[in-house]
Amino acid sequence: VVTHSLMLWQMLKARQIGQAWKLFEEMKLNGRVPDVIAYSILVAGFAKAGALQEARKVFDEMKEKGVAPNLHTYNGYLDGLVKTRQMEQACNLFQEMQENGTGADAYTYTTLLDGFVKVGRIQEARNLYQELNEKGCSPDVVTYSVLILGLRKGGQAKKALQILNKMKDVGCLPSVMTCNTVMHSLVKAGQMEAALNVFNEMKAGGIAPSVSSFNILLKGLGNWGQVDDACALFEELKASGEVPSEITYNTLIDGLGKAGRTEKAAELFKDMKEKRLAPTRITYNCLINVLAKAGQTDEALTLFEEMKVNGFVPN
RNA sequence: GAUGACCCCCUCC
Repeated sequence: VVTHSLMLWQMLKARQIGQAWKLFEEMKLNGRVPDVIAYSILVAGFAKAGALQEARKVFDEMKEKGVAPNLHTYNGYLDGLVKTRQMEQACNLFQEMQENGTGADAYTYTTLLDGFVKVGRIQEARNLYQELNEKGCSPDVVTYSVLILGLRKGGQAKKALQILNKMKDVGCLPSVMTCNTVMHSLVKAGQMEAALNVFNEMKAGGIAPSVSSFNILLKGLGNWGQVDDACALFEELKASGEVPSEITYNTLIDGLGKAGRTEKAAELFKDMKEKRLAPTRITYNCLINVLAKAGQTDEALTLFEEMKVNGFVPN
């Protein structure tokens, strides 16, 4: 049974739903009796693959056969309901778990939280988060990340920062992406110092900033006209071993242009080409704007032609 | 041998 379970698990990870179903039938015909783990693998696997019907079937079958679903099984099925955005059903299942003594762990709460956050039911997500804490469940990295990523949409920079700080307090190491999300919110909210703070803390905490981290800050510094700081950060980026992307150049060119540093912007454009980074439509847009604003109409027109030659459609 | 997020984070208009 263990061997078969492993095979089922691998098939489901590869989303081979039909195959997994066949193997499951076969193993039963051969007289092997699936246990809780085997059933749970199937429920979770089908649920994750979006095959909720099969998950349901397996879930019912195990109950019929007298195999009691455990927390893993319920969590797997709950995930299926959440993935298909059936939040009412998910809540009912959660209720059932509490009533029949299965209980809930961090996985249960995080799965539900993720669902609420994804459908924009933030208040319910908050309540659930509170309940989780009251029940003495420890939120983990994933729980916190779900919250932070979920708060991304509504200008909730302060809140996101609070959660990030809490993560550090309890010793959860946030991922680079989670940090980036928070920095992005802060930059959008105009909280540049706070964003830089996060950046410094992540470095101090041993989390290596990615190109995107730099890009986010470059954009923020550009917005505030702090182009010298932006250039310094650009140097730091190159020194860090990360490779500047087209987006890095676009962002910096745009920032420099807005600050009236036309020559420096043009210089970067050259630098970009030397690095064999292909300018994008956005690069051209930025630089043309810069040149036009500086009254360098001829240069702007030249660039406009170059843009069309390279197959970009001006907007 | 089994369960959760991100992995379509960043740039012009």
